[in-house]
Amino acid sequence: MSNTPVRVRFAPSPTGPLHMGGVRTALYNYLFAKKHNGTFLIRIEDTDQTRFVPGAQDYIMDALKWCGIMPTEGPGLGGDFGPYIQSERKEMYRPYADELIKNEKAYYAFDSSEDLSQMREQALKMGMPNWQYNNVTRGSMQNSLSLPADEVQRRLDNGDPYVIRMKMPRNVDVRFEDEIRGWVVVNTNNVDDKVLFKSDGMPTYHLANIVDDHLMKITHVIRGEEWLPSAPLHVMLYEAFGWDCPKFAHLPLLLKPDGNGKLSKRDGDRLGFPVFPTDWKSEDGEIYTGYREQGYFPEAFINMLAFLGWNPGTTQEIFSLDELVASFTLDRVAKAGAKFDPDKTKWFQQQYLRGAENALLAEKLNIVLDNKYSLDKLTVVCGLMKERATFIEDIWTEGSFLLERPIEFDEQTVNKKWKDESEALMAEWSTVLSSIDSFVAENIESTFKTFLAEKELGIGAVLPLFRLLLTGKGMGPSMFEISEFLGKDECIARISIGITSLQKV
RNA sequence: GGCCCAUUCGUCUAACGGUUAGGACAUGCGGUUUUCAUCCGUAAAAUAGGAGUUCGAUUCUCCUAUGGGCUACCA
Repeated sequence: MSNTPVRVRFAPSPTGPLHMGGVRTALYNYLFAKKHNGTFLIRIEDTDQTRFVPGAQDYIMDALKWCGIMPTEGPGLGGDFGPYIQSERKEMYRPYADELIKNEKAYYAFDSSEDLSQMREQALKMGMPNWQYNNVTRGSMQNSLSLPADEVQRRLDNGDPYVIRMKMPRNVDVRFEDEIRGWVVVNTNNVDDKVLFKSDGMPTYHLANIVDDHLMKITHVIRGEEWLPSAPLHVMLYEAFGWDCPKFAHLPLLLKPDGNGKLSKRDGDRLGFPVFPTDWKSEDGEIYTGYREQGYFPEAFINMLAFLGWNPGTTQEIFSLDELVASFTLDRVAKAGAKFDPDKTKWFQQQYLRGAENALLAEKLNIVLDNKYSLDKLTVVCGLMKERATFIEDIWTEGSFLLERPIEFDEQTVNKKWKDESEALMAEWSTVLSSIDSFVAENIESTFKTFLAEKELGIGAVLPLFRLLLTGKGMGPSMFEISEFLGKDECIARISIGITSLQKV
């Protein structure tokens, strides 16, 4: 086993947008594959054609691409094990189902869905809330185990609809070692005769997933905890086919930030954070916002996701994708579900914004601003503003004054600081400013200090006024750096314009 | 209801039988800053409960409680 190349798969069904829990599953698969120089592939599980949602597959691929965790095999990507969409593999599954029937591991069942729901209803009335199609009940149902052989043949020849069910043995302990949870044991008495092949000619998830994982030479099945209960069935199927079983790792769930339960798309609307990696427009026109559109960097999103259920065992929290690959191991994945924390997510984003090169931020900002300003200027703006921003947009909403003259002046600051004598003081300061030869922050600052000393005033009595006139705000970055960036002429102009504006108030 | 899985500060988690139970986010309070943010310091904050095993249990076992998942011809 140690010599066989690692191959893992992410197997979403195209029933809608991929939510962040799914992205995390994909991420862990990606990290595990890269860590072991293996292959990460994607397989679309669309065996339930009634739940197909147009656009979902494209959404999934696009989202993974944005996250930077693209598989190397999959639909549209090529690979030696295709096709990678189960509906396109439809013809491959039937022979495997037949094989199980021949080996008496499975059987035909003719009961209709209506028969079954009636059966369950009846059982419920008799105080049995979990009726199952299994070892003890199948004898009284319509199937190739209970019906005479000629009757079975007659029905098959007649084209009666049927499904193929797994013949679960009685009272067998199925055990497997989960990479995260250790040994898991389930008795077959608690597993029903699952449908493997549906009457519409498609396999169910259970059959398709085993056949495909085998054919695609999957070595590790890393998936959500919701699959844990059906893992024993899957183990039984591998045994029934006589195939090697891949290793299993069942990931803890992502929970709502408040209360309990699985994180759902509704929680995002309710609590005001994205649940999806990118925007999704549902068929009825409803829009679910994504992390991308909210302004999160994919690196921050991925970093946050990686830490929801995994940690490196050190105090390092900021990890590039490559660093995650190097550090990731399944044995450091937690067992218990993790409540999603929107605050921590913002913190990760803040860290990445702060750590980014100014020029890079400027490029992103430039796109938002439609190339309206020069990249050089935007680079300085980003450098000045990024310490107090979380998203690129914040840089602009807080720092647009650097490129646009202020139209409004912060009311609170005006009320608090703008006094009768302020106008004269600022006019005087303006004159002093105009006398500075080399208009750089350092000189402006020393000139300012001299000015204060001459006027016998404190910083707090002068600088806020200067800031107000130049930026319209009561807070922000260093005034001396701002002044240098604006340039002498602009500073003097703004002081003059500002004074005029405040006179009217 | 049945089966399975889980349970350390409010949240994410560390501590693979011996620690003053550690870190991060959020929160409170200080310091730095013209201001805001940053940054620095600091405080408060947890082993669900009960039995065992052991010289010693957060750690191992069992029971209870709580939470979650599954219980479809869905994935």
